[in-house]
Amino acid sequence: MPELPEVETVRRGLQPVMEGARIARVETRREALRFPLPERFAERLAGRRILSLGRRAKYLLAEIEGDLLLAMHLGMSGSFRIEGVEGSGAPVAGAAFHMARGEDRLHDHVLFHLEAPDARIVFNDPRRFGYMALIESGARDTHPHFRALGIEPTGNALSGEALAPRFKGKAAPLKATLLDQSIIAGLGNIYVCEALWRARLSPRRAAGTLVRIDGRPTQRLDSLALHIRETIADAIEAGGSTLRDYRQADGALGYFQHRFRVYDRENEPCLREGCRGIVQRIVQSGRSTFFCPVCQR
DNA sequence: CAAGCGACCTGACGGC
DNA sequence: TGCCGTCAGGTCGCTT
Repeated sequence: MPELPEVETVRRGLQPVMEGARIARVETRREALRFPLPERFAERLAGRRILSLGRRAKYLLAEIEGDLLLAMHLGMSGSFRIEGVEGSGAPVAGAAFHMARGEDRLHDHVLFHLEAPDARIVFNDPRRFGYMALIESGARDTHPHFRALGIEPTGNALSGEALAPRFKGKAAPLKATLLDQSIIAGLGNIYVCEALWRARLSPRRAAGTLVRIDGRPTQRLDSLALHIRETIADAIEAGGSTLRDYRQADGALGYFQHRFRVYDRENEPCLREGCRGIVQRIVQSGRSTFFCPVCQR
């Protein structure tokens, strides 16, 4: 689930505790999540310091002392919680993403026992679509999970200019194209719907129609790139406010519903000023797409 | 090669 | 109340 903004929100929650801490030991309660845990996973991490906690697309990347990179993916239902840092063992809101329901110890799969600060970082994932990998620092860009990742939507690298060669001649619909992590890395089902709504583009439109014959981006492609960046930036900002909500309100919200303009709004009126359309739900490549057939063309 | 689809896994929810 | 079908934020790998 977690798309890029949620992963970034989790990163910001974990960073103050993890960065600079030493991993005293690692407790694994299963041998595999989506994939088997790396060989000698716990042993390779034990005793080492966490130098930084970063992110690439939907991956959390912990830089580990000794030229190791710990890559963590949340899949559909993964979350982290921090235990012990405030003394009582209570979860700390900042790191929780999906665990509004609290004490689901059943699906705690990996526990990082830290010292300085004395805390535990617990990875919980009911569906086990998440995974972890250990990568030699130098090998990041050749690793199968990272080699093919596309443009980050958080910075100014994402532009019509950059997208044009990837969109040119493409018959696939925009929905599928934006979900393709090798083109733009980090978008998921929700924010693709949201970005296309903002850009007033139909999810069914072929991606290639946004590129001119000479290979230059059309104005609509430039606009799409900007709307994607804004959508992601706004969602990251909303992540912050959701965390505050969570802290106060037992995590009842758990996601950013209050921000959605089209996602999950089937049969409700389009929220665009002056548009009288009704949001439709269709299925594209097996997943729900929400859009307004009146203003998205 | 691109595109589509089933598979992986659990839990929540709605209908009967 | 309980059973059954459907759906969910992702992505891998097989088939067309």
